[in-house]
Amino acid sequence: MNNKNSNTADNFEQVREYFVKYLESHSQRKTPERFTILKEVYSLNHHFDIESLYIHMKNAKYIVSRATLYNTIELLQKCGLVKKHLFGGACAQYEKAYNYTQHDHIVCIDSTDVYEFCDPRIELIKQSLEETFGVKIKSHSLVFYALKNEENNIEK
Amino acid sequence: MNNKNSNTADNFEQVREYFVKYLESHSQRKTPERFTILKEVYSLNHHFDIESLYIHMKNAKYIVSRATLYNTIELLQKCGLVKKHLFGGACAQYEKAYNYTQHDHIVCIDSTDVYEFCDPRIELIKQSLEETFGVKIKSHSLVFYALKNEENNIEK
DNA sequence: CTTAGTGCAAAACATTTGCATCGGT
DNA sequence: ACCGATGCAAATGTTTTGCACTAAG
Repeated sequence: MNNKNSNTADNFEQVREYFVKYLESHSQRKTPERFTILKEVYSLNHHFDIESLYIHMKNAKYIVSRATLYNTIELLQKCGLVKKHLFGGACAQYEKAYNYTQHDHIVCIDSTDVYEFCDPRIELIKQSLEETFGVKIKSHSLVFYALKNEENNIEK
Repeated sequence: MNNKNSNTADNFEQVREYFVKYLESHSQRKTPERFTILKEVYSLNHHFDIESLYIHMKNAKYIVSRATLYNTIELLQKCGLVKKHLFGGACAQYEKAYNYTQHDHIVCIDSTDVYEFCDPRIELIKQSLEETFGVKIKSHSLVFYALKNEENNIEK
């Protein structure tokens, strides 16, 4: 039950402390909204978009505006507590990222499933590219689009 | 001057023929708009978005609507003559894809440059994943985000 | 007390859709 | 002639912005 994405209460305390330190060191205010959003984000064990986070928080009776959600999610990205993904749908997907173990995604095109994997060869490719192109790679995005069921492999 | 992305007139004839065959075999109409758009797309040697294609065609005195551009670009994707990329900006980027040699991208975050590369290890990763997850991978997207100039590596 | 952060609504933006018309077949 | 494709404008859905108000420092 304790997979790599779950966050126990203990472990959330670490996240909160990390966030507090980031806010303090960047002279940003420690508003209750920011902590509430952080907590909600870390209660979600799957990818989510802003709208579903908004709904989720509304249902939990929190008063929060979409504007603040967008602002705070960006802040959380900057401090490394949230990672954003563009899987090709209408809106961006997010996931919590504390103690983030580098992983990439397989997005099923015949279901809503998203698998995660980690392959060390990515790092090797990155190193090759840095040498070849003389650049400094800061991040990457790798998504494989796959069919779970071969019988869905129909040409339209 | 003849890089893998350039398309000479000769080679465009092949593209046009390929498109004609696709349209005929799929009972789609051979409208002049479709051929004009195909030609314009193939005259562009870089990634482009719909709006810039629209402006480009307006400047060239073509009468075309955005709706038709979106429709036709989707058609061109379906027949494999155009590939769509999500690099993280506001809108999707496209590129011509006839005789497409599989390649991925390095997007510079401190300039507008985009490099292309091809690494055989991607294919190996794909095969591993298909075995591990029991899925059939249909496509992928790999983008590295990089700095060209290390001095731009400032934390804000 | 200062001003960053908030909520709300309006705006901005890319993309999609509805519909009358046009023109391939 | 039929009906798929087009152009235009309106609609949509996501994200951003302007602004008055609130509250953190």
